[in-house]
Amino acid sequence: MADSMDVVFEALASPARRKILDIVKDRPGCSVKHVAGFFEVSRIAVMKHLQILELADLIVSEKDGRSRRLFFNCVPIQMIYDRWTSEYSALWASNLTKLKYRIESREKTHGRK
Amino acid sequence: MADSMDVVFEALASPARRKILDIVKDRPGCSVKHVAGFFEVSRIAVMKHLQILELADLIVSEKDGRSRRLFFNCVPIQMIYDRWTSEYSALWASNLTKLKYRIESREKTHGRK
DNA sequence: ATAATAGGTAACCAAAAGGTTACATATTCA
DNA sequence: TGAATATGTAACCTTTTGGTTACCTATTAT
Repeated sequence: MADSMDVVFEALASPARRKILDIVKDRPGCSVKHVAGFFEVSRIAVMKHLQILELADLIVSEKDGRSRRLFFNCVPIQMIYDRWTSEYSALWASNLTKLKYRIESREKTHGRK
Repeated sequence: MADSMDVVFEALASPARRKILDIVKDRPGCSVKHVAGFFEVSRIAVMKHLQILELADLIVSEKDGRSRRLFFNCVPIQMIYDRWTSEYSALWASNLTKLKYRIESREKTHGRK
């Protein structure tokens, strides 16, 4: 269950890959070259990131002539969102509960100073 | 902006660290030893994970005698949630938009075949 | 006081991540 | 056809990550 999302978490862990997601989201159907244009590292490095993103299903692609069209897929993010919200939904009920939670926790523990 | 959350994304990338979050969430104020009890790796390895989680502010702790009390802090996750929801809020408006999005993207691109 | 307990630090090591260059393939354009 | 373009693959290298053992420090319990 959590294991099936490992690749998604890992994919999102890299700033470069998050940047790629933003780029592709911003221009659906763009090419690898277009994405690589935003980076100073080699096109190969960018392609490796794209492979990881495709493995996590955060990017889907299709060949179109000599280029490849890239599309952002938010479904895995939605799944993570659902995972966290179901596990931590009580905490997220309001913006205030996050503070309440810590206060209550510490009260229970007769913490010394 | 995205940079300030790098440590959080990186911290969440590890299944072991997500497991630690669940353990600590489940027993607020628990000790390092308690957490380590759930793992087969050494206590030192677990402590390194805890350090990363503390750096990301996902875990806060306080010394209590010879032991250390650990607390889960969901604020950084809330921040990520806000980041994604603000950036991708249009996609998350309903559970259906994620499909709609891909369809529209592909329509725009006169894809062959 | 001294044993046992809980945690912290240092030095080291293997595997994985992220990058490179070089080369190969397939498609379009002139 | 032949050159330019866009992507794909292979081999390799360096740094980071995640783990280990050994030892040190502080606190509690007998």
